Amino acid sequence: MELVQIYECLCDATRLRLLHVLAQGPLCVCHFQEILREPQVKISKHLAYLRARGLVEVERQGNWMVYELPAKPSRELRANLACLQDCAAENPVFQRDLARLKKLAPKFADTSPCGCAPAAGRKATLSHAH
Amino acid sequence: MELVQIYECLCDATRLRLLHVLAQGPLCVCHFQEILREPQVKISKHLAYLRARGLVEVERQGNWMVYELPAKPSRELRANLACLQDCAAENPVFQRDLARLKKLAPKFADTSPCGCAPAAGRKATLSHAH
DNA sequence: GAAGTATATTCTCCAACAAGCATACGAATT
DNA sequence: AATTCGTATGCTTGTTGGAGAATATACTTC
Repeated sequence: MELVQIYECLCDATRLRLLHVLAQGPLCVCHFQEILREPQVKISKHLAYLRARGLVEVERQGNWMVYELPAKPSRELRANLACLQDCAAENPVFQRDLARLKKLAPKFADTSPCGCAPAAGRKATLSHAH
Repeated sequence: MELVQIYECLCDATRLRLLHVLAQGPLCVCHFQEILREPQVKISKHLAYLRARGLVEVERQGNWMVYELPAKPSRELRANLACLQDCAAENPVFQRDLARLKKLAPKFADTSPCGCAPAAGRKATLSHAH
């Protein structure tokens, strides 16, 4: 049952937070780090887990790996992601993540999806000041 | 996060089937056995798992243990159970279970919730012909 | 091509858990 | 009290998965 695979992805707090934030738009690993305040290994591994099961998709943009929700999610996935959004609405952890995301967002509002890589042929006005 | 516990309960096919069937009403272990066609140990253990995490409640009725969904489910649980029902609508496994349930249902339509134990002070017209 | 940056992978340790067998428990029946 | 029936629990084995440290990879920049 494919449904079980979806639930297996959802039964870890870190992955829930990743998916919840991803609903707002594509994001790269370093931004996830800032938003979740979790070490790189942890985030990267959980993203790999999600990717292996088709819950997220990736695209490389220079040094950055930009993750996003699948373009064509299955009916089951769509239903469950919606349910997650619903459940997260009252949860302080999810809301804190969202707040951090919004705080980060302006910095790359006019750049590429995740605000990391310069769009091809654009000035190198990276929002990354790491 | 309580939500994670819910998903942990949902990430096993047997438990999904149990919860899905339970949405139709209380049921005892032996009926689960007939509906899911799974061994008693397996069903009993998964029900214990669900019970320990508050996804189901139990009441003893004579020899039988009658399981049911919680009387007052949390917002998260309600949302996810609804989502499960939705996802199950197109799934052959879930639908087969439902068909078996309905086949069983008439046999105890006029008896106690699960059709097992005689209601207190009622004739011993058990539907159990095991 | 060397160094730096962002991310992925490998490895080890440990905990959770699924399945099945055997057995134990509680209630009803005899 | 012994038996039967419905159900639960303990045990063992194999698998999965999470965390973290160290290391590897891929791309970019100089």
